[in-house]
Amino acid sequence: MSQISVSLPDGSKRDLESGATAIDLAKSIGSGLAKAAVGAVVNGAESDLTAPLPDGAQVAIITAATDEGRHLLRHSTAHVLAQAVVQLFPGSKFTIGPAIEDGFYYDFDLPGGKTFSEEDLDLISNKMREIIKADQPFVRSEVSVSDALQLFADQPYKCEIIERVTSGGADGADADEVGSGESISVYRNTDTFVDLCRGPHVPSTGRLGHFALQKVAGAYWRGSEKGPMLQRIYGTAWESKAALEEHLTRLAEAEKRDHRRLATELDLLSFPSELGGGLAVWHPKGAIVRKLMEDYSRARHEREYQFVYTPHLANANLFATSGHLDFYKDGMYPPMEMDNGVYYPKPMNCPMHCLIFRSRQRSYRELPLRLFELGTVYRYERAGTLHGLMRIRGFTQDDSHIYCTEDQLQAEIISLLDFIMSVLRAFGFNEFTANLSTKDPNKYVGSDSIWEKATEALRGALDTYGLEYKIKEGDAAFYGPKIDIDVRDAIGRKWQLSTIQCDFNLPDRFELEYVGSDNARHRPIMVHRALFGSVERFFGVLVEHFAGAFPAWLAPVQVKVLAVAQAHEEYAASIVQHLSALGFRAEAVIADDQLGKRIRNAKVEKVPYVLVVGDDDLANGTVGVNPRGGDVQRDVALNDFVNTLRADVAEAAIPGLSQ
RNA sequence: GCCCAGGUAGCUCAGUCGGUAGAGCAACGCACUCGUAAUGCGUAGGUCGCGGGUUCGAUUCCCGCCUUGGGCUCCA
Repeated sequence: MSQISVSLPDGSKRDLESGATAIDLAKSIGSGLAKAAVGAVVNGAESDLTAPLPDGAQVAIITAATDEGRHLLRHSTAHVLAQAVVQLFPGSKFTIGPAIEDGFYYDFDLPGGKTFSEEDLDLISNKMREIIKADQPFVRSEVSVSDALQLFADQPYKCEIIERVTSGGADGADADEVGSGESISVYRNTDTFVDLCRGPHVPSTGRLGHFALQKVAGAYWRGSEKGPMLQRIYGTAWESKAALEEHLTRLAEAEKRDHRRLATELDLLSFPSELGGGLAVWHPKGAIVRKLMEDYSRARHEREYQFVYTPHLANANLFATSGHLDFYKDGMYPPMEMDNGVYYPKPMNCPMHCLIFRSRQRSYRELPLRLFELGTVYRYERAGTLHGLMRIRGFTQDDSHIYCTEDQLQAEIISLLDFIMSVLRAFGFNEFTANLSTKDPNKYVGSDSIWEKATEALRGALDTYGLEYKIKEGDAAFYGPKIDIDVRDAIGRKWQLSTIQCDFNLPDRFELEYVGSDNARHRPIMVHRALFGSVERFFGVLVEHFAGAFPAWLAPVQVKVLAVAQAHEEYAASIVQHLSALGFRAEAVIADDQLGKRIRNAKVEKVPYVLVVGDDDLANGTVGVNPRGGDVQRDVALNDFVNTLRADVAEAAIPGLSQ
């Protein structure tokens, strides 16, 4: 029997019998590896374990507990889901079912317009477990286009995919299904179930099993509102029971941190339906946190920026000039007819800042001119898109528009990045990544050269600053390239917060000019930038990041003072008074609940410091300190506690806001 | 806007196969005066989201609307 030789990622070589597969290779290396294997990378391309290896191939085994491995498990589990649905609901048309981050989905068109209910998920899960137990093989075959069309004759969506792929119109999702080659690859599980797929897949369904179906949702075919509405089932799948459970625990943890839930529990704010969708009222506890955030923001802008204020309404002419009525009308609230014209609530602050810029002649000596405003804007978000504070219809941007010369741009961006990171760090974020969005060649204003120059300035700034970034080709708005900054929160989720956007459009539309040192008029570049983005959304992110336990400098109540018995209440009140006089937010608890209950209540409110005072404290001028997340200390001198508190609060290092 | 699931006391939820409702927590009152995460007893609290229909009778069934949540789409 002839031999083949393959090389492994570590550079070593192995000899195998001709016709050997990746699973044979894995077995020859070790039974543990064979057991963990779910796929292989052969000569750089993902491949089935059961595919014969070519002689001289570079082979890496994909194991289950890796990103690639999980992706493969999830994709295979999606096929099992499709088979289960087709079995349970005969006549179902199945469409696409990719792996996604942390899971997978599959979209179906059910006979007679049937929709899935939550109960159906159990039914489907059980059927999936049967399929997995049956250990059906995933058998790959490649067929001609005409054979494929015949094979899927009763599956119009599959036929549409095949036709698009073969006519060269495939996009990413289609390519996932069948690849983009000449022939069509399919995977067969049983005589009756075969699915279009590029693969690879696990060798058999028995390799799967640690999955959970999560929710039913509607989704448009091909993501188009004009297409039919399909029924989507979301699920997750993992390499082991433990990993699945860990994931589900993580989801539960995220749910516990949900800012809408915590906003109610901690009495921060509410969304009364009488107000209207996407609008919030801030209760005192939420408002104080917001005020502290805004105070901090203002303090940080004190030096380099000039504060401005602009109204909430503007005449339609302004938005005609800015172009918002052309490009952004769907996002704007309906107009109001008034005596001398038509007015709109502003969806953005930039047009008004441009009016300030051009209110008089500007000299190059004034640039960069940085106008700053906590500006409240109103946007008509579609009803289905509203989401707590994360997506609302009225919100406040920590908005600045910077007018500068082309030559100033890069230095400006570098210092902006530094400023942004510094502010975000003060709010407890330490992990940052950026996206650089570049020109969409089909939709842009301004010259190619200015785009190139600005994009290079942004890229250079990111490189100089040393921030990790990805380039999103073609993702910029039509008016200029941008940098978006993502942070990672305490449970590893990414949030897009800050943004820096160049604008070559508004300066033109408003005919902004400055007089240069050459005594000629020049057009400035405009940069939109926001650090929080939206104060409301940033607040929501903070609530989730801290799980409602705000750091001492932001906590609505920093100290609660509890008297052991009524006899100590006067002393408790005097401590509150003392702390308040020093500028801290302290409260005495006047309920006549038992001490343990009052402590519990304070803990549930996530107050950073609970002080308990009794006979000993009254006698000695001390307090018992029960810090959030720390151990109880008795007999602490009041001054010592004040110093601890002061140090804790000062950790945010607020310039200009020191106590 | 589209698909799905909800809307019952301040909050979290149970319930009624059609005969107008219940728990825990919270609130209030009384007693307990307590040294570090839930003392006991009691009181009050609801047009069961809104409007229509079917019915002797609707919170329950049907229709419409509003609203919330999960998705899709959207976010120049």
